[in-house]
Amino acid sequence: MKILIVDDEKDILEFLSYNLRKEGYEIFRANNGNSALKVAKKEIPDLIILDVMMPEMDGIETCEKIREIESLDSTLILFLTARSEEYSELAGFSAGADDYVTKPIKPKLLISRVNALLRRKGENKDQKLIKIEHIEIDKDKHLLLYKGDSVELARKEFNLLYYLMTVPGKVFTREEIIFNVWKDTFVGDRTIDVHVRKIREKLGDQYIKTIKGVGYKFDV
Amino acid sequence: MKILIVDDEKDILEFLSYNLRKEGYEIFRANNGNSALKVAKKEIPDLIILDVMMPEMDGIETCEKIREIESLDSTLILFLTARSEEYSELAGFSAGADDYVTKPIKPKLLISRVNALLRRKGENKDQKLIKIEHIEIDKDKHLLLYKGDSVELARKEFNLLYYLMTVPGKVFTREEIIFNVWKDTFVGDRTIDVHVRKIREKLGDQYIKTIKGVGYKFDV
DNA sequence: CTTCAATGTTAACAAATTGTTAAGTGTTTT
DNA sequence: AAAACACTTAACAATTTGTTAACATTGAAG
Repeated sequence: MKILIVDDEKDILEFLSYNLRKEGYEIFRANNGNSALKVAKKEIPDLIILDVMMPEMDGIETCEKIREIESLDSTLILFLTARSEEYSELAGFSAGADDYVTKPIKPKLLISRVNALLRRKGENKDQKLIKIEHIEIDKDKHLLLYKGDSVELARKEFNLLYYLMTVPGKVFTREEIIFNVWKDTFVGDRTIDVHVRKIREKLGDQYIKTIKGVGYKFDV
Repeated sequence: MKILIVDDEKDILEFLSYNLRKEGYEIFRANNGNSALKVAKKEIPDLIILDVMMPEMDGIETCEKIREIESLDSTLILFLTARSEEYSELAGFSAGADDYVTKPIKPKLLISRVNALLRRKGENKDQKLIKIEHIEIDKDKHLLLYKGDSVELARKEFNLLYYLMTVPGKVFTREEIIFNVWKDTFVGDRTIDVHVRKIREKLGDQYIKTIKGVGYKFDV
């Protein structure tokens, strides 16, 4: 796994290189945004660790530029931010960052975050595309095809349908649905019905079946 | 059911203990990863609630260590994470977590998640698909096939038939049936008869046999 | 072959569950 | 700033399911 570290302070560059190399990663370095872009294009690293505070082009800007490069589509970006720079969390995520770590850097924490990120990257290859009869659903692309035509679903509708399709035929209880699709917000029971109705409107009534007293299932 | 709560903040430990004890769980505590491992090995809890952010050994690491202990094979793990630590969701799952809840902790939500997890753990033991001669019953899919054709049963009918089929040939007394299918609601004796009749209507008379003075059995 | 408690049957009613609409709220796009 | 969209909910309608009462039938003991 290749990691590109970008920071204008030589000490930090040195410190991170040492620690991450010890973990078995192949390390590349850059001390400014422009040089980072060059190296990244050439090496296609798996992860780029970006200092937010840098002269000329800062981390956010560099991140946005990186995200425009197609070949770096699957490259992860981790920000280093001073604790006080609260802005960076949100700005960073919206610029396309995958994680951030605050300075001063605790090596153990950083390494566990890096390991976690890269492990997740390795595992992300699992099935995100389900095809059942005329219906294809692609989670990554947020795309639903019905008989070859694209059908637009809102996010919740999409997630709900996708969840039901993960195990076709299995009845999911309302509890399971809320648990898995709504994660940690409480919503009323009618909310699920409404979303089901909207999916049925767009896809036809026959696919999502109601098992009264039990739940819903996707079935052909 | 035993729950081990692991957090370095005493307040949270106290808060969770109080709330979960109120639900009737037996609570154990640890304030760091190492002590958690010790207690877990000794008590074999059903669920471990782990704070992700802890000094020394963080939640992810602790989780990984727990997963290496064979006696804790069937122990569930739930993570507590700050909302911003987005990495932890996936990293946590890949480390072997079963669920996670974000801080700040809403007690109601946490309790409902804990209850759901533990209930599911209890339920997962029984067999879900039974096939006898021409009759197949699949609890997950809430599906009854008679000679390959789907037969629609209402919830109580389904549960009753499923219950009788768990031990084909065994005569279940009315008392057993009420206890297992109706759980804790009291119903009159005729109620069972009516449901049996409805099943017989849909499946034929020959499968559920009446043993007068004793009860009912499923038999081919 | 009676007798009679246990079980079967039916239909009416009650309860539970889901469907639908519209409206309020918050968010994103134009 | 306005418009469009997404999400949730309340209120009510529609539907299905569950229960019971009332009466009929059954079958084993005597």
